[in-house]
Amino acid sequence: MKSSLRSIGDTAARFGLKTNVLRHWEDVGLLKPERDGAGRRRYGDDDLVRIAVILRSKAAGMSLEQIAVLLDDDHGPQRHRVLQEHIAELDRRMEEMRRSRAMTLHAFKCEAHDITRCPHFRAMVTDVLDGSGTWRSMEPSQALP
Amino acid sequence: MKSSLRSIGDTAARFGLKTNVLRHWEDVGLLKPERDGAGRRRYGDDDLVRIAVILRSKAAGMSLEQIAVLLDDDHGPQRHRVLQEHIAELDRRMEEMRRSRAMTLHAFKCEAHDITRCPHFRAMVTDVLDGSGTWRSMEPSQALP
DNA sequence: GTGTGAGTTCATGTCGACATGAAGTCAAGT
DNA sequence: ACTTGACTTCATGTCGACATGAACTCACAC
Repeated sequence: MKSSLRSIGDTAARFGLKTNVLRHWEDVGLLKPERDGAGRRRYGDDDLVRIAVILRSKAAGMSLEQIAVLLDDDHGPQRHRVLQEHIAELDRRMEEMRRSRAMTLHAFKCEAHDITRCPHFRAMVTDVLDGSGTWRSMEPSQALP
Repeated sequence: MKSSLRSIGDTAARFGLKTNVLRHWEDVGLLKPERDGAGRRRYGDDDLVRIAVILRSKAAGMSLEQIAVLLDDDHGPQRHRVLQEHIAELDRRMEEMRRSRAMTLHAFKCEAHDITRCPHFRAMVTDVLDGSGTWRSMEPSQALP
C-alpha cells in the first residue's frame, strides 16, 4: 500500500481549493497531515478521504464543527447519539427543501402579479403561518464563493 | 378580507423570532410593512406570507439575497431563468444531502477504528477523489443560532 | 550563489446574518 | 403627570469561514 504523499499545493489543486483553506481546516482540527523534514505539510491517502468527506458534508450544508464530529475517531457512547441526531437533521432539511422546491416551482409557473397573493401559494405556507407555536428550524446561510 | 395589522412584537413572537430580525430583513429589502401615524411598523397578511416564505427558504439553505429574488414581484424575462436556476440548485443540494446521509449512516453503523480507513466508506467518496477535475459545488455553511 | 516559486507562521480584514446597546419617541394605565 | 413598555433609528460587536498580506525559510534550476 503506497501512501503517496502530496504537497499542500497539489492537494488543494486536486480539489479546486486554495491552500489557505486546507490550512484553515487544519487550524480547526479537521485535518492533521504529516510534516516532512522542513516542516511542510504532506497529505496522505486518508487525508484525501477526509477532505472528500468535508467537501461532501459542506455541500450538504453542515458546519465545520459538525463535520469534526463526523470525522472524529472517538467511538464513545455519545458519538452514536450525535450521528443519529445528525441523520435526523439531514432528513429534516431534505423535507424542507422538498417543500421549498414545490413553493419555488409554483412561483415559477404562477402568473399572479404578486405571488404572495396567489391562493395556491399561500396554501403552501399556511403550516408555517398557522402552526400557532414557534416556527423552529435552525439553519445555515451564506452564498456562493 | 380583513387585513388585520400587527405590531412588530406580535409578528416576531408569532414566528418565534426577535424583532431585530424583522428589522434586518426589512433593511435588506425583504419586507416593506406599512407604518402607522407614529412611524411604527404594521404587518399585514401578505407580510406574514412573505415571512413564512423567508423562513421556509432559509431552512432550505438559501441566502437572504437569493430569497429576495424569489420574493421580487418583477416579472421580467430574467426572473424565469433565475427561478429555474434556483430549482436546479435545490436539486443539486438534495442530491448532495442524499449522498451525505448515506455516508453518515455508514459511519454510524461501521465499527472500523478510523472510518476513513473503511473500504466501504472510502468507496462512497471516490467520485470526489477521482473525478480528476476540480470538485465544484459552491455551498453555504454556518450552524445553529 | 542567486533568483524563483512554493512552502511556513502570525496578524488582520471581509462578508453575511444577525446581536447588542445607546438614546430617544409614543400611547396607555394608574 | 408620570412611569412603564413597546416601539424607533443609528452605531457597533459577534461569529463562522475563510481571504489577504507581511515577513520569512527552503529546495532546486541556472
